[in-house]
Amino acid sequence: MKRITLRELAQALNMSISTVSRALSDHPDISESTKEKVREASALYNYKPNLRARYLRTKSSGLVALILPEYNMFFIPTLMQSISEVVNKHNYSLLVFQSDDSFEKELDIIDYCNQISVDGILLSLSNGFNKDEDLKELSSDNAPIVLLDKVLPNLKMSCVSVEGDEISQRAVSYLRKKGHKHIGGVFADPGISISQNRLKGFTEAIEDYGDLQGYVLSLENVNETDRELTRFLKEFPEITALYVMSDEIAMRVYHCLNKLNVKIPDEVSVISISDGSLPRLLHPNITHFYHSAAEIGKRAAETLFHVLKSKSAEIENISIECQLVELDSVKDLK
Amino acid sequence: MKRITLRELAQALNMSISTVSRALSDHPDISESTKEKVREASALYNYKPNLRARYLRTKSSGLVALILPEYNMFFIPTLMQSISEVVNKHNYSLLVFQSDDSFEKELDIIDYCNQISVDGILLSLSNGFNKDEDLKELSSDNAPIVLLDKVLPNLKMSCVSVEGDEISQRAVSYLRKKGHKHIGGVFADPGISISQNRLKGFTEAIEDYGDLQGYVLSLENVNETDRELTRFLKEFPEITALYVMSDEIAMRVYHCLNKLNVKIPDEVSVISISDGSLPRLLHPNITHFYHSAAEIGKRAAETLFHVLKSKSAEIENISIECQLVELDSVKDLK
DNA sequence: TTATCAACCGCAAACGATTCCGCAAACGAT
DNA sequence: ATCGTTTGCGGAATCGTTTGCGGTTGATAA
Repeated sequence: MKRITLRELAQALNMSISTVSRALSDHPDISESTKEKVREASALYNYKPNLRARYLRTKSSGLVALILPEYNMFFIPTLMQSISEVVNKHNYSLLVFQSDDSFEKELDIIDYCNQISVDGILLSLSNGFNKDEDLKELSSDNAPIVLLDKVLPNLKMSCVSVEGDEISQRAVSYLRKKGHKHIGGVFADPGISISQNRLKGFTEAIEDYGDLQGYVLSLENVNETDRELTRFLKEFPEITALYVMSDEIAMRVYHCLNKLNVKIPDEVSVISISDGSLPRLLHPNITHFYHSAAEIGKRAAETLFHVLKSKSAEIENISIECQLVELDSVKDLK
Repeated sequence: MKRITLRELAQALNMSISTVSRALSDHPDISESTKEKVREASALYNYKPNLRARYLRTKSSGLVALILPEYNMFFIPTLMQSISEVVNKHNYSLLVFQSDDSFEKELDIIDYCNQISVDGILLSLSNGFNKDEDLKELSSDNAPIVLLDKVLPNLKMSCVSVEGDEISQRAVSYLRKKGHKHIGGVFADPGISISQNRLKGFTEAIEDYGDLQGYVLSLENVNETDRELTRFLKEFPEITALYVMSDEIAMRVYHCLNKLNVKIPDEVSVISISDGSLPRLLHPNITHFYHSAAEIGKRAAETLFHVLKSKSAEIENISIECQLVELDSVKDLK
């Protein structure tokens, strides 16, 4: 059926455009009888307002952008799912962009977002990001930005992420309680702040306890996990437990251990950080610290809408807590 | 920096709005010297056209919507990645929506998309979908729709998907060549057309050969793979090979076999259909028919832009071919 | 009767761009 | 000198809404 405009609807009703407009938005100036007529005709002709035109008047585009470094399989789908729900609930639409982990591209995208006048931006920072000034400048006088997942807390923006270095400490503490003394930590690219944090927490925890021995494997490229981990385990055969900082790596660690025919958890225990799906898909199920991607997305989106609705420029810094989920990949040595 | 409008820019330049507009769009009516001045000022004041306003005149919103039943981890990220690239290359932006596999919601979303006047829609059909009429009606006089992945070819729309039942035949043929006589097929919800196709191809292939024995496991809910498959294998211990129709299921099949301590491929061989990442992440690496999610996304998006640019209403029906990738999960019994 | 005041509705100006016309100056040709 | 044509630019309508403001009714009070 052809879309009808407000003007045409008004003509059909023999009323003025403004009356029809007000009737549809339930304005008190309009009598109930008129409203009823308008509503009827509107339904009859299947009138739907042109939202783009409305946005031109009201200065609100109804668009929220999500900018991601990349689309990875473990985290992003759940994240998007939850963000999408919140965004649609508020009658906004979700735009997605990928920065390919390039800072330049990130700035371009943000600029473009402002050009198409999005109302708000959800941003997961690229690895290449460093110059805070640029971003701060961009945010002024433009669409508000909320950082999520990959954040830099010293920026003057709201951000939502999982808890930082404490989680590594909790992992080390847990493994120690289970009797593990020689613990390997497997981390992603040390260029990313999240790797840095978790690595830092790990080494600090090891040192604090005094009776532990820590070993660090930093993977510049996760695709080389197989080779690097094989070398690592050969070099340090005394390792009885691995602390793995992400699903992406955990998947590859399992692959490697299976290939090497190393029994989990009998020969090597594994503990990871995950949003919960992968640990139950691999055998044996991985004991992990559960952090909900859905929760991060939801909170970030809600924070953004809080800003959009209330116009409050108050900066929130939300940290999502992790929760230990004990499954089958850690052996009790005691 | 504050955003400036065309009017303000024109005032600053002491020219008319129309001149400035034309100069920026390189209209032949405008002299080179004027154009130069306008470009300079435009750069100086950082003028960016308001795309919403432009839309109202030109009727092109620069928005393309992608409607998905759900965000699954194996297929969607790659799909989105490729779609996103094509869309951005054309200077459009990508909106995403999820239909939660509900037909009602799907229609609502399509309607909403037309309301916010997207220029085109990429649609992966929900399972619940059946009434072709409704969709056909919707497509008339509105944004063009291209179906992808989950398609219904009899609809009067362009669609892009992986090849249908032939792939099951190729799989059966391959397993037979390797000496397997008792072959189990593991399929998802028979309500989905893609499951139906692959199941149909499978049973037909088995029958055609005559010397094979086929066994079918249809999973209403993939989360019950563990229980169902355990029962299945106990019931038919003669099965030497499993044909698995998706990554989602393959992952769970591996989990189950590992749990049952069944050796792959020595005791049971596995062949699957996949876009290639999972098979290399599980051990032993899964022999599979490679179908590129990226390819599907790319072709679908390109098809859509073909329609958008050329206004040709010609219907294309693109089928992506699969390619056998022999890895380590199928044993040669001969 | 007339002033007052709701209640109800329409006019017209935005929003920020594009684009159809028309108009003046310049120019070459007759 | 006159006429047509090109060149370069401005005026104003337009896209489909929202909304401030003013105007018309009819009822009520003075």
